[in-house]
Amino acid sequence: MTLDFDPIDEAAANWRGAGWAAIDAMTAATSITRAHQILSGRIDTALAPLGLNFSRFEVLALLSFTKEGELPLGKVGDRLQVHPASVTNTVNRLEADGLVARKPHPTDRRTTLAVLTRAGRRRVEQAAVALAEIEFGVAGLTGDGRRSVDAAILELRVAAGDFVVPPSQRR
Amino acid sequence: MTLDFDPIDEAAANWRGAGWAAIDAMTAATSITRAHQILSGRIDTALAPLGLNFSRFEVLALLSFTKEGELPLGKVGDRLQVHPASVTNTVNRLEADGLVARKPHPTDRRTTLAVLTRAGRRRVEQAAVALAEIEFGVAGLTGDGRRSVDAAILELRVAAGDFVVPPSQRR
DNA sequence: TCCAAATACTTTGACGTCCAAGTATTTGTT
DNA sequence: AACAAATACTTGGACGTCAAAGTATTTGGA
Repeated sequence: MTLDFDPIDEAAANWRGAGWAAIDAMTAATSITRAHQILSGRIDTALAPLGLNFSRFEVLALLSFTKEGELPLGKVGDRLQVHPASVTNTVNRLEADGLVARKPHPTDRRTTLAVLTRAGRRRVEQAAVALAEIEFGVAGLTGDGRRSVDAAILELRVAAGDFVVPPSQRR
Repeated sequence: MTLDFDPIDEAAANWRGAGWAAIDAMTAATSITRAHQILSGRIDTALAPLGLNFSRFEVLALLSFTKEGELPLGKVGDRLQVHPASVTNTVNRLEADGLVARKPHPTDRRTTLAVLTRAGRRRVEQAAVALAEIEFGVAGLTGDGRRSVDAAILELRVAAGDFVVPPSQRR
């Protein structure tokens, strides 16, 4: 099922033939989509033996970086840029596996904290090793390729309003 | 909810602090993941009024490029690199909307052809215009950025075995 | 002080993806 | 010719994502 031509090149040629516009944008979008597909497949495969997927791992990692190993669910969503419902779902599973616990916020009763458990901390360390081993699925991208992807996508993220670059830090 | 710092930079700093490895790979993977999230959101929003999403659009576009406007479902999956079950699902929906029809293969009774209907052809043209208008969600990426993303991801796709570059065409 | 609006999370529902298993048909080998 | 293996698609199940609606609590202004 491996093709003997580049399907994206092929698509571009077809689009050109059909007289459709924005071909360079199309190829960029398709490339990114396919890259994501490749990465998430590799990453999920690497994490499966640990009972994790990338979302779950990201939550554990985020918690592990905090002083107390805990964070309100809302903050988790903001940082990871995922929908609140997804956070609820992810935390439910982590909780079911005993990697995280829910705890009421000490002063705001609307808020729930996700707390990393002992097992969660152990698991996230293992996962970090497993992911480093497969280079987060980007094996095949050279150092230059990684840097140029980062730089290009930074433009995209800023344009999408992911974050505001403080005037003092513009580069 | 817009952050005033780059969450990916922040993550990299945290990883460094934790002594975790493969940080450049992590940032590349995270960038690509986030880029995909931005694109697919924008693209699906643009296509929603037409009753399409990106997968459905891709199937229609692929069919529209063939001479007869038809292709076996298996070929569709190969070209778009998606699971056979996803093709079945996508074609089901397109069929329910009258944009595609299923037709038996003339000689191989295992095979089913997806055929573009008149309405499907019209719809895919509209969708192509709608997508060109939003530049496939990559507005924010400069021409250079698009080219460098394409080039970098090409390495990744080749390394992943998406296709084999025939010896005659290596560059 | 009171109450509408904002905030935080959960629930439900519509889709999308993949895997694994099941059915039908064709191929390739004895 | 016979039949195991391969191929093509569909089905069912596990998960993931998001949007919209619902519940609880806090905030901020009149």
